[in-house]
Amino acid sequence: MRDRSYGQFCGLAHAAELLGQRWTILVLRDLLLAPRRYSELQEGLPGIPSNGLARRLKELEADGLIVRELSEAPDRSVRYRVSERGQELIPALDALARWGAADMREPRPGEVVTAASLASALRSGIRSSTAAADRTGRTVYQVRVGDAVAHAVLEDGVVQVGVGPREDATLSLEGGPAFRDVLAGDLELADAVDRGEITAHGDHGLFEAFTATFQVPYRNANPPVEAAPSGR
Amino acid sequence: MRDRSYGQFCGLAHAAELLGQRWTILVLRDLLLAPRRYSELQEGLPGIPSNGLARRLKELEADGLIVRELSEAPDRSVRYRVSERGQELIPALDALARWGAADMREPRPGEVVTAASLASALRSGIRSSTAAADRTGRTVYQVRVGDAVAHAVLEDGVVQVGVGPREDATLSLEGGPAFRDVLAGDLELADAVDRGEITAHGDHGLFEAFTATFQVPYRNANPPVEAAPSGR
DNA sequence: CTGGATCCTCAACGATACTG
DNA sequence: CAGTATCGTTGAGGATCCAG
Repeated sequence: MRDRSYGQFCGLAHAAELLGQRWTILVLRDLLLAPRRYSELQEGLPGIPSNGLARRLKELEADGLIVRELSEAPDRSVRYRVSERGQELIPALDALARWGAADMREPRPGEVVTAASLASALRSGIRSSTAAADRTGRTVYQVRVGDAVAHAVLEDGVVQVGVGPREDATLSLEGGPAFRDVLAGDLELADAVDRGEITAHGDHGLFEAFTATFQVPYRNANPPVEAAPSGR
Repeated sequence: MRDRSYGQFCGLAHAAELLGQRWTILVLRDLLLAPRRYSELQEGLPGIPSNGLARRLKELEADGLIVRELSEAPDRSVRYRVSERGQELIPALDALARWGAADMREPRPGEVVTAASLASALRSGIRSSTAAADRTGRTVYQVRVGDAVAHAVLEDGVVQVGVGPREDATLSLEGGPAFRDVLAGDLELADAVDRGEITAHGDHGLFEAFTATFQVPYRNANPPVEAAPSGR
């Protein structure tokens, strides 16, 4: 667009100016889960044009949402990581992810699951209150869908979500789209395992704890705030 | 784009597909505050091309986020309103609005404030807990910035935000960009009134209650959720 | 091999004019 | 009032090429 500004002094308009370009939100999603190199981003965002990624990264850096850093002498590789300002996006992106997940059922033809999409789904579904009430020990979940692996570590009521595997997983789950139904609360994890749609290794006694900690309800996931849709 | 899909089975990607087009979020912002006619939307979104608005409305209707309804026989006018699914966006858009507001200071040249941007700012700043603890009476705030007027009604701890004036305002405020500083907590409402930057009519005893109910903190407005930015 | 830059094409956006 | 029609501009998509 000639001028990406909306000409309004409005927080939402400003957010839309910064995040509204194609691929921007997914680049940030991946970077919010781990610092990434250019080629790692390309790998995690199948279909992104090479120059498109370069453009987005430059814009995001200019807007102060990410930082481009050169590694120390040994490899001299380039890494992108989110700035503090970028970190503050997490609650908003999680709210968007919950909303977007509400009308997903089956993957459409050709749709893939990436490590970042999986981890993002987990993080957006965290129920802090439930996690805080959880037992005081340490629990490590690992979730795998195809090649995509993500994990979550619960310790002292705090949940840390990340991409990639964890060798020390307390409960390791592997499955397909049935995960969506489990996260949505439409399917009991134990039932999914019984039906063979999800394979579990480790402490099967954590099935209920997993479901209690991660939930992306199918509808009305978000705390309601009242507006006046019929006002004037 | 050739195909607006991102090819990922991911709630955030799906949300980005639905909301990522230009003007889409602002159209929804306005419709989430009140049903609107085509010409009212044009008026509230200065600069939107006529055909662009028409395109967005058709897409939003096809995606099930808004409903196009013809009024009864008398006038035969067309009104757009958000669907239930669209309503569920409120928490996510409010979170985005808070994030976006965090690095706004002065309006950039040419930027305007509309009734919807004002009301949206108020709604995104609602502190439900504070509002719930408020007195049991009924309070009506009216806020005006230039031609833009919005209001909020507190009753039984529930806040309803809307566009347009309220004749029954308990406290009526009028001012300029100083409102941003008050909402951000950088400026006491009483001080702003003392300096003449904001004019108040009605019950001046509500100054503290207003600030306690509406806050869009400058930084770290959102409840922190932990991610693993350095994980792997 | 990583980290891009360049080029070309086409669909989305934008401005304006016009119509049922 | 509620849009269409037309047309020019620009950014996105995709392939290829280049430098360290």
